[in-house]
Amino acid sequence: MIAQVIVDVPVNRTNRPFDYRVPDWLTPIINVGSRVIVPFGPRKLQGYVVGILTQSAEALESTRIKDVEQVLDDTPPLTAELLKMSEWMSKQYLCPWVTAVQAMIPAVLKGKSEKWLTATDALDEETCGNSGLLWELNRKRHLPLAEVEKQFPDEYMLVPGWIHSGLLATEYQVTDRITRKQQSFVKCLLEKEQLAEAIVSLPARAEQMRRVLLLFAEHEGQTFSVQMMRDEHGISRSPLKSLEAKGWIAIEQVEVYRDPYANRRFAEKPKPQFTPLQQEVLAPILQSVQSQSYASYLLHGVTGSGKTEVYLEAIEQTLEKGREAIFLVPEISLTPQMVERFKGRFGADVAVLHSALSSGERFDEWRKIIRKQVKVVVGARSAIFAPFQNVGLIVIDEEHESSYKQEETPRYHAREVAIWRAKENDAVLLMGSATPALETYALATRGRYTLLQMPDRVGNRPMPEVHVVDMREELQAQNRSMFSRKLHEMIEDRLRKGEQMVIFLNRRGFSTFVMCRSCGYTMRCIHCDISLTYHKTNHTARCHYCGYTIAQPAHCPECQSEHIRFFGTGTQKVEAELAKLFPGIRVIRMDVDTTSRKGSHEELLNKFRAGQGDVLLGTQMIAKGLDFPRVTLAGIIAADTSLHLPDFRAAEKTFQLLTQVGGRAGRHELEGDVVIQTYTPEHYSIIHATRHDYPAFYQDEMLQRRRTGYPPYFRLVLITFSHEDVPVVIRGAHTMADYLRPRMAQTTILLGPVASPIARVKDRFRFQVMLKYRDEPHLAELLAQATAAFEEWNKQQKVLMTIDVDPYVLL
DNA sequence: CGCCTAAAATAG
DNA sequence: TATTTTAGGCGC
Repeated sequence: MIAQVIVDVPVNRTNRPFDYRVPDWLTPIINVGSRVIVPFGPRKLQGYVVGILTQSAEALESTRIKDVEQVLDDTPPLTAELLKMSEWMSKQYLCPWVTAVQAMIPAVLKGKSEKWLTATDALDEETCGNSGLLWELNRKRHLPLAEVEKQFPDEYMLVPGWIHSGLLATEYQVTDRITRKQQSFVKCLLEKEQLAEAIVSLPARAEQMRRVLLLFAEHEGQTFSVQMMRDEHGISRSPLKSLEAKGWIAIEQVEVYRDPYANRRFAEKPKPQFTPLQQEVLAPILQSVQSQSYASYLLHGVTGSGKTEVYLEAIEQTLEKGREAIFLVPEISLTPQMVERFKGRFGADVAVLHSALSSGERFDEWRKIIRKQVKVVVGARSAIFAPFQNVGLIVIDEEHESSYKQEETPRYHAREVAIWRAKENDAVLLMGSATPALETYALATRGRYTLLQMPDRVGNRPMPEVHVVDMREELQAQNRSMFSRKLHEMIEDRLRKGEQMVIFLNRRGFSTFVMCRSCGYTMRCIHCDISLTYHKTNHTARCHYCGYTIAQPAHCPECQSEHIRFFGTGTQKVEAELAKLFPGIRVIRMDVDTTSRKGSHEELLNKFRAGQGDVLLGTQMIAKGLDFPRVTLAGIIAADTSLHLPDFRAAEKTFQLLTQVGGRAGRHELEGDVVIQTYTPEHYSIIHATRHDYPAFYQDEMLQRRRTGYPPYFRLVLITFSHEDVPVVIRGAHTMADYLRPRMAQTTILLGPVASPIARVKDRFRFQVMLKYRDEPHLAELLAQATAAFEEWNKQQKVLMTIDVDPYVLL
């Protein structure tokens, strides 16, 4: 038997299966998808079985073939589907196959190959001499080399000599970080009558022992954890020991899952009556769930329209069909409230995966899935890889969120993977958003996804009234404060009424752009239609995409004002200003400084919910998913900061943020107001956000995208090169560009090579090439060939190249 | 000629 | 990626 194994060496040269002989004793447990240890060159490495050959094995065995050394798990961590998906990802995203595999399984399963020192038979007490290291090795027989270097730095240099003289040898060991939590459980060994007799026979003063036995008498056949006996019944360890000694009970170690929600009870929430709108959108979704064939939906519903209830119903019906469901949420909105909602509805059938879990907890949640002990997974991006065998539904909430794009290799987008997975399983894909990504909405209007609309809020609550304040007028009226008169007035009003507020600082724009404070003019690139970024060092304004640069003007080109300069502001500054203007105001500030500690995020929100603050002040993180009944005002200090980012999605992101923030106010009985402060009130993203008009925004933004040649009209590939020498990295970028140019379609545009916006990172200079294409059916193959050609050239250099398909961050 | 460092080759 | 092999540079 021959196993084809991909090994944990994530480079292109080794990105293919290697053949290994499977020794007879491993043939019963090895499988496609198994995690194995194999010798590779002089080392031992972890690898994954991607194929097994039983016939024509002899031919292959003639070559120099090595044996599989070990199979690491009883059941393979990779299902056939995941393996197939990883192969697709490696082609689609041009990453090593093994990298795609490792993205799918918990980090603790990634084994590390280590070099160890072992004592040979020649080493005994006599040969140890006065060496501390040799004595230690004589006792333990082997030690990790890294440990030796740390503990015996003086003797480390002597090691090669001892190896040469045959006292010591080196070997490799692959170790993973799997740990399993054990808990002690108590079981009664007595029959009913025996138990009664035993209770009577106990001496009067054996009070605790009696209580234990009575507990077993009361709950016949049940087992109790030692911890629970102690916490709830006040029974200490020693009476249990005594009972065990009598042979009446047994204390056993049982493996348990690490569950951060173990001690929480989740209230079962009754299913609500669906609104007519909800029923309307549910009908086709549920029909697809029933038919068990591929279907994809975009649920476009305003904030507060009750999308979550639609998701929950679709999931419930999927489970009733005997299939499994994956529910993806952006990391930020995977709050305890959300978890509560799912646990309340689906109880123990839910596994939760998010970044706040420890690696052990994450592993345990994952094991619940692969052991088929749960039917629903709620999680962030990587939950799309849940090892289910019969996925019937994939829901992507807040579909437009950029956190679905992974920014390291493999640079996948969870939405793309979800589409693949839904097709593969004849499953239903349901994406929901109040502000869909342009790419998604465009495909929905062209029929690739079925578009479902929920334009009204539940209970016909009105959308909040949006007030746009032109900050240029404030300046003219001698108001130099960061709060407009309107916002100032409304804050005072809410303070008087004892209602709560959310004040939002659009900190994305902290990277500085150049703007005229008098007329709102911002400097933009003449080629790319994006804002220029201010460069302090040489006082220039510069385009991040194409490299266009001009000197920072002293006067505004539009209105000649001198008030043209770079722009930015911080949460602490806002907090100080609030305290100054409204003495006694209670501000809960949420930013990197106040939320870095684990659990502090939640703590602050609870504080706000409990009414211990008048204002919740923060950046994006407060704009999503939060639902506070007493919030009646949402204020945005400077809407422009995200509008003028050097990013073709700047307008889209601004529209999304304004809509999300607006959605925070007036979700319940109290009606809400939204105040948007801006220097460019005439910008379409602000006008349409004010009117809650997504379709109008979509129309305007699509015109821009068509004009500038960005998605959805063109798709992008960003190729980034880095090297410590500028001339070398430039040559590398040109080598790649020169290979690609003659082989691309006529309609494909290759931009660059130009210096990357962040031109130097960790003392390496960065250049980039951007491909804009409309129709390149074989692009992945072309890029793979180009990569091979590049690597041929790169043999003498050490230029690093990364390829980002459909990039989000263009830095 | 031997020793050291750096680049190149290789991994089943 | 980590390791071994090979090549070449340099002092004596």
